[in-house]
Amino acid sequence: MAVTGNRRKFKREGETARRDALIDAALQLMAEGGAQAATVRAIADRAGVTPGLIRHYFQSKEDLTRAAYGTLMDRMMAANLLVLETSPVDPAARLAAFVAASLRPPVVDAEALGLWAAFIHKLRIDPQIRLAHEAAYLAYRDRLQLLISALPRPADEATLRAQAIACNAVIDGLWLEGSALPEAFDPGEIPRIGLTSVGAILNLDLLSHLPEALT
Amino acid sequence: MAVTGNRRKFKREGETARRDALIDAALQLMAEGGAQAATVRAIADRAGVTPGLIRHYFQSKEDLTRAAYGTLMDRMMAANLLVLETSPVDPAARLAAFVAASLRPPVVDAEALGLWAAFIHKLRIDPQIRLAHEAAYLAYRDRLQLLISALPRPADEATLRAQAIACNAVIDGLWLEGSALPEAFDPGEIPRIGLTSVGAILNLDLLSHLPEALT
DNA sequence: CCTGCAATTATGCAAGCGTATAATTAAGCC
DNA sequence: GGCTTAATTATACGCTTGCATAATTGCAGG
Repeated sequence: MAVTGNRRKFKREGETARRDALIDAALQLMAEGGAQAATVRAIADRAGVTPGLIRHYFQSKEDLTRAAYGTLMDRMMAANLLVLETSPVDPAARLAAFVAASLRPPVVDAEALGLWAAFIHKLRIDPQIRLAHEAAYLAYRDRLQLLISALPRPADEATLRAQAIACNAVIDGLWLEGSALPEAFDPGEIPRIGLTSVGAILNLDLLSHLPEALT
Repeated sequence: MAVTGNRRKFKREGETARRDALIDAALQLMAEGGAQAATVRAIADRAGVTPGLIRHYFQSKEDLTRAAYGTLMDRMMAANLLVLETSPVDPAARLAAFVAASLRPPVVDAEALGLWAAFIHKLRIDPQIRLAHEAAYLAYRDRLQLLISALPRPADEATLRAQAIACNAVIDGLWLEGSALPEAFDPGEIPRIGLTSVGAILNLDLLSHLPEALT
């Protein structure tokens, strides 16, 4: 009889559960410490399994990374849709709610920024990741453009495109700065400036359409 | 007599020359492949020396990284100053030139974005790097605010601050998107939208103040 | 209950990492 | 022109990395 008991106990989970857990762990680690922090051992540890299991569910670490990026994009898109579902019908108020939601936690968040940065240079290298990123960016911008075009006023296609790009840029820039240097801004300042700026670009008042007060 | 000749020939350079070469190499590699690509061996290789020399000029790799970040910030600030030196005296034209310069290569550039992303998560960890980043960001924004306050019109301090943050955000956002997805925009579109948006936020026409045409 | 199989763990390996230290050599000085 | 010394190279060590493979074990179907 061989000496036993040293081997660690485990429970068998479904494939999807394990894949999700591993992807979650990878995203968390990348958010906290960049791509270099997401080693196979660290990922397995956080997911509560041993490193070997990663290769059982993913062909390689790169494969897991790609899957993680896809999941991340899906979640962000779903979050955006959710905001629109629970927002008012008045076009200006809808737009205001959408912008404000993009400029508050959990969207504006140091770890979210870290996660985004961790993937940046993979965009240039991995065509698969690049395509996913491009699609997600354009989807967000198109949604913004749709909200803008719903405003009660005339607008040609070219102007609409330029305005959507501009509004998207303000939001992205504020997201970036608010996430990187939270203490450099007063509370509520980021969404307030965001609404003011988008309003200025579109030539309308958005602040008054927001249900909540922004001190 | 020992067997000789295998040892590689070298020239003695001054300390500053070698330090600069090593910092340059580190920045290049980080820009291309992220922080993980900037290994001591890769850095030494690109700088044309052997890895041991790094530890002769820097206490550790982290020390080199910090020095590299400092150099990067210095260069960016110098570049901004240079733009202002060679720009017109009319306040609106000066602002337009400043904005346009920030939205064109070599500022808008995939590698510049990669470099920036590579440092992002170090901001959260290394207080020294964080301070340098904060200082550089505020310096840029203050310069922008100074340009805005020079415009011929009344403005209180609070409005000025909000407008500077907003304009900075548009610029950052466009820089980000233009660098990450260059082919998603028409040539000249990024600076043009930047000038239009900053103009909208400040309620003035900047496009007409630009010497060059933006198709 | 037990048997078979897939899920999971354990172990090991080659390569690459940052760092320490010793051996060499270019170049200024008298 | 040899001497000195700092700049540079060479080598080695311990650790971590991703990956491969073998050994176990939880669990469902008869």
